[in-house]
Amino acid sequence: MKEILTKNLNPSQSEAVLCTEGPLIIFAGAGTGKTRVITHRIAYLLSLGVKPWSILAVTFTNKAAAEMKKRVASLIPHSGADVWISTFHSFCAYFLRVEASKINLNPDFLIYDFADQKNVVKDCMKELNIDDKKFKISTITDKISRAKDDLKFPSDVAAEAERAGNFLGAATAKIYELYQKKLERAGVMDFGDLIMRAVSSLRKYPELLKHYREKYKYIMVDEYQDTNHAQYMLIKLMAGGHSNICVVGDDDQSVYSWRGADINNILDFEKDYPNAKSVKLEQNYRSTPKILSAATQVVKHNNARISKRLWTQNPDSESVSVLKALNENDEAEKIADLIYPNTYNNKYKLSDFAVFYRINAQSRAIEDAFRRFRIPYAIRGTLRFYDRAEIKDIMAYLKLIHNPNDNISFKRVINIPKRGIGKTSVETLEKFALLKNMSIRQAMPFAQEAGLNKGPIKALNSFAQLIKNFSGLKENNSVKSLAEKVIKDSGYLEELETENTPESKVKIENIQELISAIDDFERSSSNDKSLAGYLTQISLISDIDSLDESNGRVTLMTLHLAKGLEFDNVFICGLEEGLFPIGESAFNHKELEEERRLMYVGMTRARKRLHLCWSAERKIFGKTIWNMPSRFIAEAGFKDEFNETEYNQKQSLRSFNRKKAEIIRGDGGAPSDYEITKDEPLYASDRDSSPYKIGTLVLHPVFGNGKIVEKSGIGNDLKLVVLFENGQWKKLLARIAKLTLI
DNA sequence: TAGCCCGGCGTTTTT
DNA sequence: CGCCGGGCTA
Repeated sequence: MKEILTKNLNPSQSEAVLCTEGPLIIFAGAGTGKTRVITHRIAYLLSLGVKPWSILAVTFTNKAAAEMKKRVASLIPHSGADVWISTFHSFCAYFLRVEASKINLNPDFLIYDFADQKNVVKDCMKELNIDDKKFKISTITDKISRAKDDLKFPSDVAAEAERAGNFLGAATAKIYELYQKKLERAGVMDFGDLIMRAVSSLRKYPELLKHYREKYKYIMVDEYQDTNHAQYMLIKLMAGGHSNICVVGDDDQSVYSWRGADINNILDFEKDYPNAKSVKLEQNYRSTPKILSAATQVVKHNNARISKRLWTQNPDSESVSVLKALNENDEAEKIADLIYPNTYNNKYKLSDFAVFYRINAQSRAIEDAFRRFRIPYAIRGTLRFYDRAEIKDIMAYLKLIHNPNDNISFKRVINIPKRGIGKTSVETLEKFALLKNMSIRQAMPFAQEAGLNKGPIKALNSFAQLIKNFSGLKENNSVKSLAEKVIKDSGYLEELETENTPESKVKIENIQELISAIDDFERSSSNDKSLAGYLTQISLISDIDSLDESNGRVTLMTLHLAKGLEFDNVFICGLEEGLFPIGESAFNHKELEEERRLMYVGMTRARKRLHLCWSAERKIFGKTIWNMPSRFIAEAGFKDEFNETEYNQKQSLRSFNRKKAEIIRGDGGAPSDYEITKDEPLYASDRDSSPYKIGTLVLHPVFGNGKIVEKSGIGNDLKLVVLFENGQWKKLLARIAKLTLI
């Protein structure tokens, strides 16, 4: 076995594979064969006689989990398939369901997605009389999700808000509390709950923790840089006994902090597990040296990173270039010009090209140009199959059949197709239900008492009968035939057929696709074929459109979605200050570094050619803007694109406008803590006269030489984050730490 | 109740 | 520039 491994792997790869005991961190640079290492490591463990069911490997996406499973199974045909490889969320969902009785939980819970969450928050705000113009629903949803990522209960959020005198936080806490009650009452969990509940259960029940520590003797985590605090804690708890924990990741590819990911989990791993071994994978097998060097140069501008030296043996060629355009249409046409197959004498297929952009709105100009040039393209990630309205409608019917008390699903389908039950009727009934502490479904028989009109009452009764009939069918019918009955008996299909528009035809096709997906699900032997089993699986697998759609097409997508993929030819477009780095991120150290990592991710997707595109003028959201080329172009080594003097002029203008905007915005209302933290670096750097600036080199009596990489607060409260030569990080209070400037 | 119009708003979104 | 949600009217 060892021989096979070493034959397949380079020295650092095999070093990582052979290190099986104790904590191990693998820094896997872009294109360095990360998946190969993980799968070989699992195979090696199995070859040592480790039982497959005592290995746990967690990833973030179903795609990654499936890929890993496949590769492990092909490396070790007999037992490879028995290794538990799954996403964090499906692992936790499984855990919670299996242990439900021990942790006082109803195992029949369903999972709410983002749209459901927003609906619940909306209901909560209405109920609490909180104006949704004052606090945006998405802001609150986000705050609640972040709180769960951080393992914070409503009381924690409330206490924090109180301490900081923060209105938004206080509102969030109140809403969060009610939100949680509603979720519990409906017997559902959101994504954050899955992880948080698993962690709190392991904490609360020591014997359970002990059991899992013994069960999974070897734990591996992929994309560790993307873990949030709750996920970090979950792993830390489970690995607590044996410490056979292996994490793989790349701090330079951490681009999801806005979703709760904490880059410090990877940066601090060696602090967390003091006897940890660290292996760096630095040989890149993907890109040309020029691409690799350009990408490295960019990311080198970041301070918050572990230093590494990527190299490659790949042959070089003229592989990175800058494309300057007059406006967004010109940019798109120039890209189209370069892609047009004749340009490359059919050297490449269309699927060898990808266009990345920072925001989805940029795709329009590119799509228009591609249509004019007749270049087939596929956009990835805009609207997922399970996010389509017609699919969500049918799913809501199924969810309601599973759980009649699911108010969100109830409200979704009560008047779809139209049956004469309008907004006011539903609202009145809901208020009544709330008053009587019932679900809306339970309140239906009391429609008259609630004060509804005759018409709606009649419609309501027949709707109640409809759902009752469906519920009666759920025991003796497959999910597929249940779904078929739903679309027929509800009149949903009929309404679409009568509509008979191109749109309605597509919807019908999608519904047919859903039915066949359900059929596939039921034919696959390993699944729990109950309605609940199906609904859970769907909530956790909202897989993006089938892969073959990108065959024979150029791929268009956001930079975030590009992570993990690779293409021969890559265009990164919209490389302009204000768009990429986006918005005000250039004024915030942390945000700028994340933008830079995103740039790094985009660049390292390219195998053969990389085009960096920027446009002097751009119309976005109906407004024309004139931007400077992105600093990232200069950082990649194309200095002539970037005029420093001009940039500085614009920057001071920007910060001036920004402050002006704040003054205008200042309505004396509640200060939002979001804005305060965002503003901090700008104010701090503008106002304070302290000698501590970001980038300043300092000497600490204990830790030695270091560099200031972050600062917050002013005066006595000035806090500095210093990265020391030994790679350690310290957060220091400037007035206490005895720092000398060097 | 349903359909229309107007105004506000717009970064990224693995589960 | 387009989308979505809220409010108004038939």
